[in-house]
Amino acid sequence: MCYFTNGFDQTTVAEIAARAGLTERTYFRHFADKREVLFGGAVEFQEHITRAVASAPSGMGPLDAALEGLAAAGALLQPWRSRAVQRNAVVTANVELQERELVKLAGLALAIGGVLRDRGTPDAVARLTGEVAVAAFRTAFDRWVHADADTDLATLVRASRDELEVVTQR
Amino acid sequence: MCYFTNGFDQTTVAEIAARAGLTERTYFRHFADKREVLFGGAVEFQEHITRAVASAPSGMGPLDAALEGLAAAGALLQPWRSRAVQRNAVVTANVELQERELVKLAGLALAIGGVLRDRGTPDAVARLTGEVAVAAFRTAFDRWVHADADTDLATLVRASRDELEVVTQR
DNA sequence: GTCTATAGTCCGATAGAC
DNA sequence: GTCTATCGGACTATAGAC
Repeated sequence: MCYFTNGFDQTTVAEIAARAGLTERTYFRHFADKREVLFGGAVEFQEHITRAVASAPSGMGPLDAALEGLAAAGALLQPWRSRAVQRNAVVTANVELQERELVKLAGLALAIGGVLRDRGTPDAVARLTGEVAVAAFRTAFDRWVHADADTDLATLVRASRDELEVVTQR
Repeated sequence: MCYFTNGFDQTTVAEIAARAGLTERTYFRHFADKREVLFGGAVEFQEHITRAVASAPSGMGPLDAALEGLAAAGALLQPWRSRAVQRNAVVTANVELQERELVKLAGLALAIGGVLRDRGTPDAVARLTGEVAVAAFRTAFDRWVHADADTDLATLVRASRDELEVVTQR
């Protein structure tokens, strides 16, 4: 994270690997490519969210289920805020990293959509809901990293949910 | 588009350039990188949309303004459906191209958010609306390329807008 | 247009854990 | 013996510098 003070693409894979006490070759055994170092816990993160969405009360509507799952993930992230802010700075400074991040988030939206479908929501609506929920999370996250340190991410996610209702009214 | 029958990354830049009667070096003079060939009219496309959003009736709510702009772009795309389907097949077959596409769409969401802000919507709400509108467009586009040839993209965009209202209700 | 660095792949060698 | 992890060299394509 803080390793990339000279910029991400000014840092070679060999340097990154050396930091971890590995050679360049061994690095590529553990990570698919250079960017992937910054997306370490992504799989576990997504699994945590989908589990939370799946275990939402059955009476809860799909969007609320999705956003409660994301709020739970937000609570999980809260203690790591300063890390998240640092990492975010690296990612926003580099388009290639943003590309990777957006793919991960698109995958998350798809996964949430799948869980909602399994929960009984019609497929088309489920997918749209997944996308919208992740969009709301993204804006909440963006506000979180720019807010002061004691602002709660889960609270911001729920605030975005409230805004969604207002925004979509005719 | 249809050039990539062997897969996108099985095709070298030299081959792509040769197709256009250029050398590899000249290719990089016109396009930022290999992937950018598939995103030719992206700037004009975005400008068309933002203009449409900006010229929406002032009484219209932000989400409706955004989605009417995107529906207008959909109408523009309609005659090119078969091309769009081909291109979509190439893009969905390649993660790197999806990455690029998502960045372009994120830029579009940001631009739409900016127009909505200029139109008087509070900044935070405007950004969220931009994201949600693009999410709705994405799902509409996805349905479009999988539907039969005479299905109208603009109609699907408006259908997604209706679904948004249902989905966000508590 | 040439020249070069870096990312990423393929093949193989080695060494420790069990 | 097998399985798994580290490492090395050679190689191609992308992309940037000049």
